[in-house]
Amino acid sequence: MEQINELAENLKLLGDKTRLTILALLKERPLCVCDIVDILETSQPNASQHLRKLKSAGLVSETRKGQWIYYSLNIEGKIYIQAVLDYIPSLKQKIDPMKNDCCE
Amino acid sequence: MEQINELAENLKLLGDKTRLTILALLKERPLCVCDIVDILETSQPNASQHLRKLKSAGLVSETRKGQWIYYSLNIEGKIYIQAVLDYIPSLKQKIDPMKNDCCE
DNA sequence: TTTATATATAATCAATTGATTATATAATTA
DNA sequence: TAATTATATAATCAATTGATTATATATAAA
Repeated sequence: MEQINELAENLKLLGDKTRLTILALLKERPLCVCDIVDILETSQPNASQHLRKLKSAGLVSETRKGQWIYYSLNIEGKIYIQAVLDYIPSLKQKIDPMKNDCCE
Repeated sequence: MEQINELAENLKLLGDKTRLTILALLKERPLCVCDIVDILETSQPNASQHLRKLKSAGLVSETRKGQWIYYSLNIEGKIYIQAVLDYIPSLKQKIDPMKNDCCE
């Protein structure tokens, strides 16, 4: 039943509005923390803490680019997460307007 | 974003070991509460409360048969839940040994 | 109609969680 | 090097949650 425990842990992570939205955003493209903060209209520590949980579970990975840290989706082999994200309407329109507003 | 909220609520329900196991069991066949209690080796109120949450979310439905109440899976149209349950190895061997042990 | 069985509900409580506030670190720019 | 920007971490706190204990309801059997 170890399989179920691990699955439940991952699903618990998805079962939060903020984190689920972050994953849906990252489905479109990698984003830095300040992008996410702006889009979600939340505080920077709040975004960071949710990202940390997602990272601990291995669902996202990060790359630093100068002073920005970009997070991207890392869900290979987790078909059910893909199925969940496919269920969410694209948030592309939330991202595009910000292009170059924030970083770089 | 109402879509995401509802999805997160459902995923939060799946993000619990006990409830996820109940769903995986019901994937095999409908079960009464006493079946679930025996298989999970938990208390009757605990099973009942989890079943109530699943029922409130519309993920399971119930039918009374005499003094037993059978719960069954009700996830039509929720592809992501099917994907999650497909990810779990079958629990059939947990169910079969109990056949006719408990009810009726 | 009393007793037993199956299930639900309510109350309680400890543990977990999400958000906020404050502070620290790291990279960049002036 | 000082100031600024991006991000992380730590501490705090209210709210939520899962489990337990106790009790209620409903069906069936004696």
